[in-house]
Amino acid sequence: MDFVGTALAELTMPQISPLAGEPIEKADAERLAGVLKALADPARLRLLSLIQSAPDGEACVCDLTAPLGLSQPTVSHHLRILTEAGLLEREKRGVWAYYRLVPSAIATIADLLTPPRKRATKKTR
Amino acid sequence: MDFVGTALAELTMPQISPLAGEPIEKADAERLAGVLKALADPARLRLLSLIQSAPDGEACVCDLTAPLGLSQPTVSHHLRILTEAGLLEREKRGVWAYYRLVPSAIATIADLLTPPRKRATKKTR
DNA sequence: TGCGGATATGCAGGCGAATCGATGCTGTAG
DNA sequence: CTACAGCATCGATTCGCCTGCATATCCGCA
Repeated sequence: MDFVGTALAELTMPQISPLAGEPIEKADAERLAGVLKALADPARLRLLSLIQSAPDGEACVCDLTAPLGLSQPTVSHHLRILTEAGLLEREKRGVWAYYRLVPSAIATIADLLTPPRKRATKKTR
Repeated sequence: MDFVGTALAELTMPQISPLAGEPIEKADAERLAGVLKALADPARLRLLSLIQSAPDGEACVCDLTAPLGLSQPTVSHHLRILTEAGLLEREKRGVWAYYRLVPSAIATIADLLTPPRKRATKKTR
């Protein structure tokens, strides 16, 4: 993986050109595909959903293994991928590791997919 | 794959619950992941982009192999996956097969990802 | 009817990913 | 200091997917 720790930056500060407009660059396609690939998994979608709907918008690994029916290492693995993609952020408090959604990360992805509106939050290069 | 020909219906008439709100169902997660998986590939993202930005919003296979640098069978394969996911529609005119974007398929996916607004297009069960 | 071009399909090699058990690491409690 | 609980990492296995080559199929044309 060369996404480790960088996918977030490329996401929240997207040099990635949206699907709209002119033909997408090969490099941009690979970056966007990389983030989408993190989303394109049932277990990870459910993880995001579970965390987002948790009491304080956060959850630790021990709360997530049971609902998913997956082993703890596997859940930890998925959380790692989501974090590296810039979708989750991790905070360790004591023995527990709490994960929460990165505020508008998913919304940013959605914006990259939809052509219609103009994204005013960036200078379009 | 049991998505063949059905993913479109489940997409444009989404019984799929969005990522927002309460924890997503396992079946819904798998359906959404299935569609996202079709998107999560550099070659397919570029295909969508190329077709979308083509003169009449449509393109045939022969126009797409060169820009991608992939073989004709491979391009045909990707177009098949996108079509089965409900993102593209195929129309055969003579010897050529023209592909075009399904009107609001991608926008529907984007809506499923973003929590904010309420989608009025469905009765929320 | 026979030929040639445009696509689709079958088959197979190779790489990446999902999963789990075992293990290591790090705080917390006693 | 020791024991234990919560997580991350490692190694191995299985599975799915991307790609190309070869081939089949379909259609228009002579």
